[in-house]
Amino acid sequence: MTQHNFHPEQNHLLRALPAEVQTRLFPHLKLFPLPLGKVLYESGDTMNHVYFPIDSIVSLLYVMLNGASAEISVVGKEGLVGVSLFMGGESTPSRAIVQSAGHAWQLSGARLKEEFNRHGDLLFLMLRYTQSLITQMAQTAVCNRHHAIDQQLCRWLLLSLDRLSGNQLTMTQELIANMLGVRREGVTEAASKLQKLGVIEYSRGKITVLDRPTLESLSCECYAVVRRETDRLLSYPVGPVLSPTFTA
Amino acid sequence: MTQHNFHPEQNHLLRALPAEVQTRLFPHLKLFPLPLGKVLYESGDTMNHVYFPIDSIVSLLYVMLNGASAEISVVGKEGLVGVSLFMGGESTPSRAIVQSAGHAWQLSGARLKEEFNRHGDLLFLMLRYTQSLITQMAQTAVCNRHHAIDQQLCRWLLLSLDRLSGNQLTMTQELIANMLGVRREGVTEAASKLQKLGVIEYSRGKITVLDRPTLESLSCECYAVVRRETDRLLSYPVGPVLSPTFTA
DNA sequence: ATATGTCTGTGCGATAGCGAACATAACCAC
DNA sequence: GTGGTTATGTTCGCTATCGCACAGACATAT
Repeated sequence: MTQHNFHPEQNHLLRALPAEVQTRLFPHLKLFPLPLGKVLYESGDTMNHVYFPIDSIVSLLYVMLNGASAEISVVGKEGLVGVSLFMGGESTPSRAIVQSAGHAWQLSGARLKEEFNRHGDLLFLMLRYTQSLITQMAQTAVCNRHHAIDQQLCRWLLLSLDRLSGNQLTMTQELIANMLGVRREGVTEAASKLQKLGVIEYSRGKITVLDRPTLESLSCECYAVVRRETDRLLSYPVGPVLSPTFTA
Repeated sequence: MTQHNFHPEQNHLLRALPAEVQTRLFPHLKLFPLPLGKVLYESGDTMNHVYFPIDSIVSLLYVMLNGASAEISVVGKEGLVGVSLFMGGESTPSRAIVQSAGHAWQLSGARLKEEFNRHGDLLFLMLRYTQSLITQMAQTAVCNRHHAIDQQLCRWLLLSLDRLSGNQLTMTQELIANMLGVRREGVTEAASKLQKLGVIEYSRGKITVLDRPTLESLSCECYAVVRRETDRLLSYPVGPVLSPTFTA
């Protein structure tokens, strides 16, 4: 539990960077604790830092005027929070809120941009990651339109599990409902079905996945699409994304 | 109706580029007719070109395994089709389909990337535009979850109108239903309400907006959010997006 | 051990949207 | 014109989800 257990490379993006970039960047990273419910940025806030989660999950959550909410995408150890910093907008109309407590590496926007101006691997890697985020958002839109709560819960559990290690989540049904943008009772019903099937087990904010294969089979196709696309986009460690055409 | 009426600067992104970049890029643009229903790329296709619409609208449409569909975002004269080409993924799990016939300027991926490798204004402009697309997708996800068909139809009409000129759309209710991911009958009902209110007028695939202010007031907040954010992100003509921090 | 708050389960009636089947109405080709 | 096709309108029963209200179960502090 001491900070000595943490290392930048526990975040997949940081790990994927070539040694040269790591050497420049890592000294500027600050370990940052993320307690449950902490808001990393609010809708419209000008961002000053990006965060690379390690053992935490951060939700990008959209909150409507009437208070209703829906999750746009999830970020864990595979990604970073704050893409609009380098996309150029500096802010975005959603909230980044810690959904599963843990830690992240914090990097100042200025450092990030400095490295960006070298126009190298970091830029390309970030863009690719952003595309995987885009896929997640698109899929969320479709899923919200067409799939039943039961299926969406499965998708959500799987996405969250992938972003942590282990098979346990600390998460009340109320919170899940906020993320999915549905009633708490809807989640209760769906979860209790899964428990009866022996797929999950839960009690007072702790959810354990017992049978992941079945969970996958009960999920809508959305999980698989996001998973496959994320793997595709982020598997090649780094490599200048734009170059293939030029080597021809 | 001759091609002589078209000019690259009718597309807002192309217009926003500094003269120097325009000079390099414009000679490589090819005018490309976009008939209704034309598919610019299919889910998973490797893209070879990007398209800058002028007087057409292209929908990014997600089609599920069972054939149901939902629109992820809309692209018109303010944007371009094919962001995954420069985001690094080269493909994306959605279809780009022409929703309103017209024309676009076509540019080869290789040319685009060549200009990208100069790491200048084009890159930053494209990233900003991509962020506005992200906003649109996120908002679509929320809207799909929380808003009634009536409101969504208003949002959709407004978004589409903004991407064309004039107050008329050529679009059957069946097609709109595909975009919104709802039943055709649902659109019929919503549209007939609007017609009774004198907000729109339609007949066999032609829709005319008579009272835009009322249409805006009947729409959910989603239209305004997307509109505002798009304006914000793309109003600054070009300017190196990342630089402010460095000039300090 | 008791009290208090949090989490989960359940049971209503209400409703928006679905799926299917069918009716009308406009346009087009010949 | 006539007949065929495409677009729109209407109805009806069905289901998932909602909104609300409340009950039990568990956890923790005092």
